[in-house]
Amino acid sequence: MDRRVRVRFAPSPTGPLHIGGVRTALYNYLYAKKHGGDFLLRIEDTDQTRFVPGAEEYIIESLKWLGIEAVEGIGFGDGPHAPYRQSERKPMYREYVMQLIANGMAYYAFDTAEDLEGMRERLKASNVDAKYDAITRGTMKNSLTLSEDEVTKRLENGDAYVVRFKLPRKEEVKFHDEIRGWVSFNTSQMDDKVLFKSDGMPTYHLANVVDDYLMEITQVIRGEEWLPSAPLHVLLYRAFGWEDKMPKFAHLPLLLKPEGNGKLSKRDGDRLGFPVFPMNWVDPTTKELSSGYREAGYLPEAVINLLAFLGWNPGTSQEIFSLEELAEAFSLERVSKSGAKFDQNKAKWFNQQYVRKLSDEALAPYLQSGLNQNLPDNSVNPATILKVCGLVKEKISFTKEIWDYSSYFFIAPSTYDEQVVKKRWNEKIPALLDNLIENFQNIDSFIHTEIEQAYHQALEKQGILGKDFLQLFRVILTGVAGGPPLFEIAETIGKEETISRIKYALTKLA
RNA sequence: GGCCCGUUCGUCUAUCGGUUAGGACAAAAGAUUUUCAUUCUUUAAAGAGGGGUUCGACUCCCCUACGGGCUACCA
Repeated sequence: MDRRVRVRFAPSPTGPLHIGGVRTALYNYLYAKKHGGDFLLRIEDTDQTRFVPGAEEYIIESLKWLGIEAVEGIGFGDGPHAPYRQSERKPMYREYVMQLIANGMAYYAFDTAEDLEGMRERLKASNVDAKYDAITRGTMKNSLTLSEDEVTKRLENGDAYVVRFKLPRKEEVKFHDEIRGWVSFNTSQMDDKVLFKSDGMPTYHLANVVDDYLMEITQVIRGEEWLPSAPLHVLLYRAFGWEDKMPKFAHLPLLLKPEGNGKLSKRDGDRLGFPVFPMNWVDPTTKELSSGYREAGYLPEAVINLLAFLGWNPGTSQEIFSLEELAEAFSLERVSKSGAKFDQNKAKWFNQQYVRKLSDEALAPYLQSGLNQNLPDNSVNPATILKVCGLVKEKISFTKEIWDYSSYFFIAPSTYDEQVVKKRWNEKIPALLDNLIENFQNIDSFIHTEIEQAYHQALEKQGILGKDFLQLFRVILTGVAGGPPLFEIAETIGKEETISRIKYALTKLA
């Protein structure tokens, strides 16, 4: 039982990676790191009809953006068990199904879609559970009911067939889930699942078991939606005689939508105003855009942190964790059983924590991009950009907000906060502004301490209290009522600009 | 419908039989800050219901209710 820990994240490329999937990937990654094991990425593309171009690339890019790096697998360099795309592993699955058929654990089934529908309707009419199972299989067209000759003939003819798993009629299947404890199912409630489809591809159930075995996976950590099919997988390991190599199972609680209940789904995000995808995604056919955390101004570290806490906690009061710290602290034991609702406020708070930790240099590119979008021909001094970043940093929660909170550093206001103007402007103000202009002209080194001094001198001379004017002054310089320390703003925009803004206000408001 | 899983403040959660049921986000109030934002202090806020087991249950068992997942030749 001291096999090297190997876990995998195995999404299917049917669209953008959902944030719940990202969390599953994260927990797998953390588990591997914690135990000095391997985390691999396997692409489960056995359903060719659901293939979506770009989805695989999206998955890889998302994981890379977040720092959830695999050691083997698609997009991360092949390892000893290549290929890691199930469509490329197609030939080997047939071998394993044949083994099952030879052992009498599986059988050919030739039923058409109409046959199946007929069976289901018949059973439903008599109020019985409609499923292909130990009882109904005797009435269907399969290698259990047809003669050997007939089966051979059909196979040679190239008739369409699937291979179904022959479930024991009534058997309790118990397994230990690392999160939920002992879970048991009875095969009488299950059906003879298709293992091998008529297009020659395996179903998820077969592929997942075969690959996990071949890739020496030791822990299967996946979403709760897989819990009902886990007993089938257990039975498959037994049927193959791989029980001693069977991985442990851990079924993660679901991510729920913030209001009401139910699984968080694609539509929820843009409706509720927060992303459910790591990055923007444009549907290749409908061109519909689904927004992502990256473009919404979230930092990858924050997304990791907030996702980690949706369904897990360290048992201490520490909340801010780097990926490395998470890997150190993580354990399946501390994963909760019940679903977690996504909390937008908490997500915002997490991001804010990380934005504040950012250096001015790290924040600068975000401001620069806002600058490029709004002032295409700008050539703002890098030192100024850094200075603005430093001043505005604690005001914002998302990187993309930085432009909105700092545009006035680069664009003089043309309108003013009306409430402040209405409350604070009076006939004494123009004289004060003239006085300010005069005082500012005389400052040699235009730094905030000097500016403040000159400011107070003017106020004193005009007999106006600082309290009554400062916010108006802020509005005159920036147009808005809130922001970083005002005299530092003046310093940053410089003497000429400061004076010019005062003059403009004089013409506009007097 | 059937099967399975779940249920502690609005939200994420702590508690692994004995606690004034703790923390965080959000909310409210106050203080600081020229403003906004910070920061600090404080307040309000929870064991779904009913039975057991036990000297003692949020914690263990059963039932009910509610929520969720699954029920395809999808993953």
